[in-house]
Amino acid sequence: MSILSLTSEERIVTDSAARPVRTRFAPSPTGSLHIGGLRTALFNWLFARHHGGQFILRIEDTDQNRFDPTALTTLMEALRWAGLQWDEGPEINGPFAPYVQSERLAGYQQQAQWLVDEGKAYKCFCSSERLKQVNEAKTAKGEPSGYDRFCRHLTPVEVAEREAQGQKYVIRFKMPLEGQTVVQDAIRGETVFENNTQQDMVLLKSDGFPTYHLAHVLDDHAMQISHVMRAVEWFPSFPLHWQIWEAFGWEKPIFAHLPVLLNPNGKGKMSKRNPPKDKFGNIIPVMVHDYMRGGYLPEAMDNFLTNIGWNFGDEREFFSMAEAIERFDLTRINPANSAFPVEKLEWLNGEHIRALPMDELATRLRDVFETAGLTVRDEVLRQVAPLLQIRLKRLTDAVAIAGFFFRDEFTPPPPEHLIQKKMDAAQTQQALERSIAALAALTDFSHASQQAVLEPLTTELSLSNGQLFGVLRVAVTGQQVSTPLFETMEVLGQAESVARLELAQESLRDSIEKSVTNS
RNA sequence: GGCCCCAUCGUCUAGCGGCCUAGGAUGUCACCCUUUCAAGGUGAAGACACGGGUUCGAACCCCGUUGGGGCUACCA
Repeated sequence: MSILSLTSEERIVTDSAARPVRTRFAPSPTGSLHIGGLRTALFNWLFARHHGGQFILRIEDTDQNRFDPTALTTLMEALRWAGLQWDEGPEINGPFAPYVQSERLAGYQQQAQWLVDEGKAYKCFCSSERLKQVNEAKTAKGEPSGYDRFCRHLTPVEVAEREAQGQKYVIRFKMPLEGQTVVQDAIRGETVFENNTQQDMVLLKSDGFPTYHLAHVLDDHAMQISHVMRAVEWFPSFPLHWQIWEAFGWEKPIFAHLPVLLNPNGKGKMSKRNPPKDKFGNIIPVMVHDYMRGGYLPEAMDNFLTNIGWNFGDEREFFSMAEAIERFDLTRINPANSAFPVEKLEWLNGEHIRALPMDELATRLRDVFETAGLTVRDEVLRQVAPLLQIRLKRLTDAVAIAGFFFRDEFTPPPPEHLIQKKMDAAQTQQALERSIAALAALTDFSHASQQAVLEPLTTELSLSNGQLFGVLRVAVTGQQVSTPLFETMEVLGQAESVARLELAQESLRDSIEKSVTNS
């Protein structure tokens, strides 16, 4: 029965009832994890968790030319950061180990040979030079490029001769020459490919390593993968894969090709080669590690990625992964590619920061401050975290807003920053003087008592709250943008606060004298 | 070029033939609150790509056009 003839509800039942749900994420370790890769992994993980199945991590390292020994570690680090724990795979192992393809070579070679023996694949001795020539000739004639299947027609004797001479060969799949391959995709339904537009793709390279095409089919079968959810980039080779499954005669998994993440401007897919830029011209990171370092919460990242191409079901956009697991399914996946909505990530990250329990936020902020080279005192951190919670879009913003709490030496603000809107130097000077007197006299330096003496001062000096408190806040923090005044002084303490105010007074006096001298 | 996929506000999306005068979110703008910055509150502008069908009725189904995207390796 065709998937298309089922209603979506029947399809869900089929999905889950057919066999135990086992999904996999199968990256090739060529560097840090791409943000699109994380999303693919996330969808696979969510689906497996929803159905109480297994999520497998498999490493597709069959390209020796792109081997990067540090990549695997980096990759696992990114997945773990995002909370995507795998049930089977590197470091965990499991019943189908090894989960690294370079350690499964013998199997691929055997199966490739089996296909050759069965007449479903053939050895190809063509050199890369000849392949190139064939391609050039075809393009020159305006034909689609591709291999001309020369070796498909070699006689057994000819093959034997070349092998005897020790000629290198690859194994190519014998794609049917006529007819159609009708593939089923859980998201797109049925697609018909004409076989005469297809290629005899390489299954086993001349170095004895399999290509993706061969390796993934073998492994998905061996590892009993029930659902293959991968990026749409694979869709064009889907008919090939379909035919390989048919050639082996195995039961196929259900396939779901996930839409690709496009640049925020919608032009082309997200790539590190051509890094996208936001409206200010800043580069938008493509690698998960940049987000890890950039002050983003994994909770926010997961939430954000889950919202692209999939929908929670009601109008909520802010949710936890536990909630997403309850609802995740294939039917609500949107087949259309989508631009990467960066501004939404900023917003969601802020929302998740605000949702964090205070001591959890403090813990994460400690990390951020320490990474910035600051020495964090617990007592201060505990008091500063609540001041930051509503002000952060990214954790790393904390350094600019509140880093001064953890710096030993204080850099006073330039005098011109002290003077607030519609004020002059003399008024500012007076405001500082009166405030110092009032604050120094306090025996209790709490938020409330500060307010009790400073608020009446505004009327006396004919200043607005914004003006008076602005002068003091800049004086005490050294910054124009900072945590609020009373809370800040409370953390700093009376002695330090007053000292800083006096410092401001001095610098202001100096600058007034200087300008008098100059004129 | 060839093959394939896709198409609702700038962007992410809801919508599965009548609940649509098209809903939400984000972003933008305005106002309120306010001790800077935020957060919060209120409001505004903003979309069914186009053309044909089918139907009593179409954002929704069909065809075409246009536009966008993916692929086009002994990479995955």
